[in-house]
Amino acid sequence: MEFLSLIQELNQGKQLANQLRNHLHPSSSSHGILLVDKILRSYENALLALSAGGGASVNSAIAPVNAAVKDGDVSKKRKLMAKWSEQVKVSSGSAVEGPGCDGFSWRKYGQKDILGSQFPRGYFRCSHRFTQGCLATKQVQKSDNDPTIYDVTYRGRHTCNKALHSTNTPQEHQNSLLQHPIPPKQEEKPLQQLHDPLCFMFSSDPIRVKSENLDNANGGLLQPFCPPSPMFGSEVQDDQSPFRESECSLTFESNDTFGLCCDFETGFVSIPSSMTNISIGDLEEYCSFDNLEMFC
DNA sequence: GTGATTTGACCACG
DNA sequence: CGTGGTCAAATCAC
Repeated sequence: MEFLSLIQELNQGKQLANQLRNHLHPSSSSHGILLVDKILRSYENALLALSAGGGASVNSAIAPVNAAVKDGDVSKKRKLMAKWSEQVKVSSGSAVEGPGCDGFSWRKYGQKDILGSQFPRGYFRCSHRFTQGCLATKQVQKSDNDPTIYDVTYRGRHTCNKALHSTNTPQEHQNSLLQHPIPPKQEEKPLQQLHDPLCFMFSSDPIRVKSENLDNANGGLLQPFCPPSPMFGSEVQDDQSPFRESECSLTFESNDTFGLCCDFETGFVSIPSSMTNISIGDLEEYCSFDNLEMFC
């Protein structure tokens, strides 16, 4: 568990550095941005070093997660469920209540004042939780420093057929096209986003993710990575898919590093070595985002 | 009337 | 024991 704490701490540091970079005005200090970039790189290197050296420990630490999820143990699931966060900037005049729509249909189930935070945290779950058993949740909280920025923490991945049939108003739907995690326009989310977990999908650079579920003792049996659900075809409207025009390239990492190339023109994912081509649908079938920790 | 939101209470975790 | 996360009854909006 120590490893996990360490990794979480590093990830948090990286996120904060990202936030700092976001706050730096491009014209103000290019030197400052360079420094932040260096800090980010240090975090990434540290995470990579950890992932290379401590994979087995992390794997064993993660093992109970799967059991907890399978057993439907909600309390353990809460603690261990895949979690990632991002910052959403809300333009003036829109979404005063918070980042309303990210392409999914959310239902608010709670709000809580958080110690040390100026603004309350809102708790949302997928509207399809009961109809389709979708366990995705998110937490939304205004940033203390900048009320136009919301910290959004997602948990679990969507298993629902989703938001295409949501009850969003047309206005909300329009907002959704400008917000996250479904494709932000790249110019709206600057460089920083390319390093965020949810944004690798827009990057042409290989990104690194780490599967916690690789059983290295078992000959490194690979479990394909599945990113947050919005990026896969069935859940992304055609005209929103960031993959339509080009290939994406992902790099998985366990003790063995390997690459994954998604060609969304053909709908095939190719994985070098022993794995054969599989379709996007198959990939989604196989993978479990809940078991993964991102290192991008 | 139905579905969404609010809010106080409860529970799990550290 | 304090805090964060979830539940569920009451309330609100359409």
